[in-house]
Amino acid sequence: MTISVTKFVKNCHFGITFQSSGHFDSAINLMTTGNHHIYIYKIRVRLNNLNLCINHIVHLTLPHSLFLQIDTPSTNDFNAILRGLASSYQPAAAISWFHRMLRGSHKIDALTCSFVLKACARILARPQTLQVHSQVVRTGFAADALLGTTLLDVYAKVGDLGSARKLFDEMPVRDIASWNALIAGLAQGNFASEALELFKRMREEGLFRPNEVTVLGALSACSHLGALKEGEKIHQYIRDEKLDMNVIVCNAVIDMYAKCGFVDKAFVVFDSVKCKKSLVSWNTMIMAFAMHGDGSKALELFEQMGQADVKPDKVSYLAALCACNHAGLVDDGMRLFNSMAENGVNPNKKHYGSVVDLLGRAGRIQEAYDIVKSMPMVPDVVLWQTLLGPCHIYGNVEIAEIASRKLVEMGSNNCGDFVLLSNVYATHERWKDVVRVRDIMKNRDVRKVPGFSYVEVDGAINKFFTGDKSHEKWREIYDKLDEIRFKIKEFGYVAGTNYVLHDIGEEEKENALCYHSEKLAVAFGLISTSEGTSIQVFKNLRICGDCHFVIKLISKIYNREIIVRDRVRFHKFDEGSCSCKDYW
DNA sequence: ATAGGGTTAG
Repeated sequence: MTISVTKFVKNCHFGITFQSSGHFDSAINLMTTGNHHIYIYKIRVRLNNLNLCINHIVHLTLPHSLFLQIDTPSTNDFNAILRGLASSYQPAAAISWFHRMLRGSHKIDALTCSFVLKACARILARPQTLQVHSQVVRTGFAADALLGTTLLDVYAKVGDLGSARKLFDEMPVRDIASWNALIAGLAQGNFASEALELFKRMREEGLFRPNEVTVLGALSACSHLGALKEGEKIHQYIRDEKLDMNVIVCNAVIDMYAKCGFVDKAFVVFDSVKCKKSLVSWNTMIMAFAMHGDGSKALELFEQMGQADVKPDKVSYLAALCACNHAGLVDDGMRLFNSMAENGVNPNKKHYGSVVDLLGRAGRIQEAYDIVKSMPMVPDVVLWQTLLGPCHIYGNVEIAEIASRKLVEMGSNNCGDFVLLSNVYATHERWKDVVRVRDIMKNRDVRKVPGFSYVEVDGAINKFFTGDKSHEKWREIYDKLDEIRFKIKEFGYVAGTNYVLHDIGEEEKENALCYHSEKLAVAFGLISTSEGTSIQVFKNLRICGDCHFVIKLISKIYNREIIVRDRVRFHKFDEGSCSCKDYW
């Protein structure tokens, strides 16, 4: 057997080929002999017509051993090892090599910084990013456009959007990648509306034409916001500019339509993509059906992907399981879960979480707890929360207490956890325990999560926080809420079904109706949209039982279709009923 | 010779 290894330079389709009979290692040795400069960029192995890209293997094993043989390593040699470590699985090692360079007064250049920054991004290390930044300023590389964009990107990835933005504003030279890095960074870092604004500014300034990467960032922002009008415009732009030959862009379009509440449109795009569908395309579409509660279509697609010779991965299974959860397909879900291992996908924590959720919602709480006990990994906060959730609905005090104790031990300061336990006690009229839980909350200074929701009206996105009065129409909105409260009282609704929750947020007591962000958004929708149009609300947290009930009533009284997307799925309220079978 | 921006996830 002959093995040939070709050394490629980035973006080149030709290179130097080294051949050896038998071993891969000897071919590699052949290639590096007499060449202490380790700048192997991309290596392809040709093995009986099979092309394998193995650059990461080389980075992992080769540079380190060879590096140690060099007596006086040059900056290039250091860069080579940093590059290898940063792009493999040893980012921390890359950072420590960088410090070794600084201590040993080795000369660093812009590339050195670029590679360490990549490592910082991988382990989300903000303090280290700051260190490198100051080094960059000290060495005078701050004017380097490429390095500037890398810094910007890393700041965004480690969650420091303020610094990323500042860097962008102060950049002497900006190119399309700088814009893209900030747009994508803002979109991913919970500043989706800022990302869209920047995208609009880029188009207005007209210095750069948005490319594939730009529209990905912008689409991702639309998905987060549920901004359909903006998303449609971007989709049109993509078609005009023929950017839809890129699968990744198509996937983002599918996801955008799905997250904006239009599964049908998502499916049309999925069904008619001109390029070859990727694994992610299938996963995105399955997840879309799952979010919309269409379990059978999701499972059908899951079957089809196997027939299309696309092997399901852990995300595919998660999406399919999620579909079962939202459609109440307990048996299908369990069958799927049990068949994972034999199909080469080992269930991870999220898969276990999904099954616990599935059994819990079906009222099989003991079985769910048995799964938690039997799983090979340590249950995390999310898992205990998943188990605690249904205990309230099915009144299982025993397991609720176990889960809550775990949550308290793990230092959870999430008000929702306490509220759930308190509600379990309340349904059993154990008032002393209710008071006890409330005291714990006070003593622990439990962090209240500020909920927020969006509603898009005429292409403009309106954001509401709980109890928000910053909106220009806030008086009208609160008047509308008063009217709603009056009308639903006539329907026999008593504010405070979820009285324990209201008691905890003191100011919310009587006026619980007014303070929830999604109710503000719905009220604004009633004011601002014409009759007959659907109101779409996007909520950052999970919609609670009380709100669910109230919105159902609003849809009935005002005869309006209201769609609320929370973190998990879509709830379509129409004529007083909701499409979802499950209920929190 | 070598560097920056990208989709799905209870």
